Amino acid sequence: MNIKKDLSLAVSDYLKENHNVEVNQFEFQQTRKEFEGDITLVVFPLLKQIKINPKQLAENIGNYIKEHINEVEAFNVVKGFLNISFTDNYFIKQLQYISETKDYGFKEVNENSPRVMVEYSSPNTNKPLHLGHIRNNLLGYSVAEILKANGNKVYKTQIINDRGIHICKSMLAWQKFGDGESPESSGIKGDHLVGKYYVLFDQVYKSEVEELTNKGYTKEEAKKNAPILIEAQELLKKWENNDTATVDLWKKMNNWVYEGFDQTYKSLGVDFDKNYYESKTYILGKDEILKGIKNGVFFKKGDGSVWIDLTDEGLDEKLVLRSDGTSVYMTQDIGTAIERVKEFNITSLIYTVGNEQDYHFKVLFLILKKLGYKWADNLYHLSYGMVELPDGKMKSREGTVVDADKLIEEMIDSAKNISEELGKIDDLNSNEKQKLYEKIGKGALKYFILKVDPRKNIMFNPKESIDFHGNTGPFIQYTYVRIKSLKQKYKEGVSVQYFNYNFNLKEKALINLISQFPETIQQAANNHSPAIICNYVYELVKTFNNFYQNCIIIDFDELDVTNLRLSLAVETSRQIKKCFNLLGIEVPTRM
RNA sequence: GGUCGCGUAGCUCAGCUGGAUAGAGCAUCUGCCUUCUAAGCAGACGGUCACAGGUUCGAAUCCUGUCGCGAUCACCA
Repeated sequence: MNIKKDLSLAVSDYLKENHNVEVNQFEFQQTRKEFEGDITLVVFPLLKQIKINPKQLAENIGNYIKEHINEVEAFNVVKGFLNISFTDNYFIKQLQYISETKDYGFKEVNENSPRVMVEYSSPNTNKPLHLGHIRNNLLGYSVAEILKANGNKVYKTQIINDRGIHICKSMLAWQKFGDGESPESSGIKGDHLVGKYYVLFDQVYKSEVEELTNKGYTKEEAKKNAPILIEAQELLKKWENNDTATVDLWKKMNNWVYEGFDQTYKSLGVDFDKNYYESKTYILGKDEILKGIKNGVFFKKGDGSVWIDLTDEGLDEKLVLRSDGTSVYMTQDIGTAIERVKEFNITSLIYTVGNEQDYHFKVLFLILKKLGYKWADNLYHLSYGMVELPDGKMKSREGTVVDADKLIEEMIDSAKNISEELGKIDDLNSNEKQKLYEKIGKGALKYFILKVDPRKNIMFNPKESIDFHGNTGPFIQYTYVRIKSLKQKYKEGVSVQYFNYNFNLKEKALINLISQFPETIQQAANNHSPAIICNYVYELVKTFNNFYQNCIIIDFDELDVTNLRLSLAVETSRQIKKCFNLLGIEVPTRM
C-alpha cells in the first residue's frame, strides 16, 4: 500500500483529462506542522506546462483527488501548496499494513540481487586502531548493512597492509630493544605492543637525525642517513628476499597485531567475509600494466618507468611501475580490483577510504576504465571526512591520536556511571549490567560518529565527553526501552483492529513518519549515508515521545484504544530496532 | 601555484536532486515526576545561511567571483 503512488496516478489522470499534459513525477513533501494536512503536493513545478494560477490549479487537483481517492478526507490550499488530509480509515489500514508486513521497508535478497563488495577498515599492521579507523569501520559496516536491506548481496572485505617499511620499523625496534617482550609476557594487547615499538623506533630515529644535523648534515641528508632507518631498509630487503628469520619475526609480530585487531573488531561489532593481505596482493597488477603498454594505455619513459597520461582529463601523469620494475600502490589496486571482480562476480565495488585519497581513486577508476573494464563505471569511492581534534588532525607519531580501545572503554565507563547514578537497574546481575553498559556506551559512540554526514569532517574534543542526552544513541535506546516496558505492563498481545476511531495529531504524525521508512532506507542506500538513518530514527523517536507524553497508551477501561496505541508503539519500536541494526547499534530492553 | 572539498545559532550538526516564516541537540533560563522509565516532555533565548553578483515565480540549496579553512598534486602507502 503506497498512498503516494495512488495520489500520483490520480493527479496524473487529472492533468491528462483537463489539461492534456503527461506528468508522472510529482513533488510531495511532509506537510509543515503549522498547516493542516498529512502530505503536501507542491504544484509550482506544474506551472511550467500549465499556465494558470497555482492556487486555482491546487484547488482543482484537490477536488479531483478528494472525489477519486477514498483515503483523501479533506484538503486546503496555501499559495501553491496543496495540503492533503487522510481519513481515519486510512490510518488504521496503514498501521495494519505496517504491522503485518514482514521486514517492512526492506527488500529481499536472492540469487538475482546485485552483488556488491564493500571494502572498509584496511589498516596497517604497525599500530593499534584509532578514532579515524572507528569512523571508517562504522561507516563501512553500516553502509554494507544498508545495502543489504536495500536488496543487494553484499560482501564485506578489507585489505590489510601487512608489508612494507612501517612494519619493519616496529620489527627492528623490537629486535633491538624488546628483550623478547610479548603480549603474554607483558600483558599488553598485541597491536598496542607492536605500536609501542613503532613509536620507539620513531623516537630513536628522531634523536639520530638530530645528532646528524648537529654534526653538520643538512636536514634532508640526516633524514635519509639515520642509521636506524638504514637498518630498517635492510630488514625490508631481507623480507623481500624471503630471509627465514625475518619472515618468522614478521609473522610473529603481525599475528600479535591480528589478535589485537580481532578483539577491537569484535568490540565494534564489525566483521568481514574475506580478508586480503598486501603481502599476497602487491604482486598483482603488473600483467595488466604490460598489457596496457601494448594497448597504448600506458607509456614507458627512458628510464624504464611506466606512466599513464591523464592530462586530457585535467589530471597529471601518473606512475604505475617504477624504473626498477617494481609496483606502486596504484599497480596493486588495479590488480586487486580485477581479481575481486573475477572472484566474487560482483557488479560493483565500494571503497571506504578517507577523502585524502580522492585523487588516488579518481585515477584508479579512470585507469580501469581506460583498460576497458566496463564495471569500472560501478566503482565507488565512499569518501569520508577526517576526524579532527580541536588542535587539528590526529597524527600517530605525534601521539595525538585517540585510541580506539581506550575510547570504547571510556564510553562504557560513562554509561556505567550514569546508569548507577539513575539506579533503575539495580536488580540486574553484574553480568547483565556489564552487557547493558556496553550496549549504551557503544551506542553513544557509534551514533555520535554516524549521525554526521560521511563527507564532512568530524570535530572531536577529547576534553568534552560524548553526550548521553538529546540527539544521541542512548536517548533513542531509552525510547525503545520505554516501549518494551509498556508492552510488558500490558501483557496481552496486540494487533491492529478496525473500529470507529478518531486519530489525534500525535498518532497521525507517528504513522505518517513510519510510512516514510521504506523510502528513507532507499535514500540512505543511494547516498551511502548512515546519517540519513540517524536523522530519521531521531525524528521518529522525538515524535513518539511527544505522543507518549501526551496520550495515555495503556488504559484498561478503553481496550480498543489501548490495543491501537500499543500497536503503534510496538511498530515504532520495531523501526527503531531496524534502524539501529543498520547502524550496528544494539538496543537494550532495560536501562 | 593547479585541482578537489568545506564555511548555517556561543558550540556540535540537520536541511543542499531549488519550494511555505531556515530546524535540532548541547549550553543558559522557566515550568512538568501522586499517569505507562525525567537518559524524558513543554517553553524562552539565540541567525547578515562567509561575502558579492547572477539564474528563477521562488535560492541556505544551482552558476560565477572574492575571502577564510582543509586535503591533495611523490619512483610513499
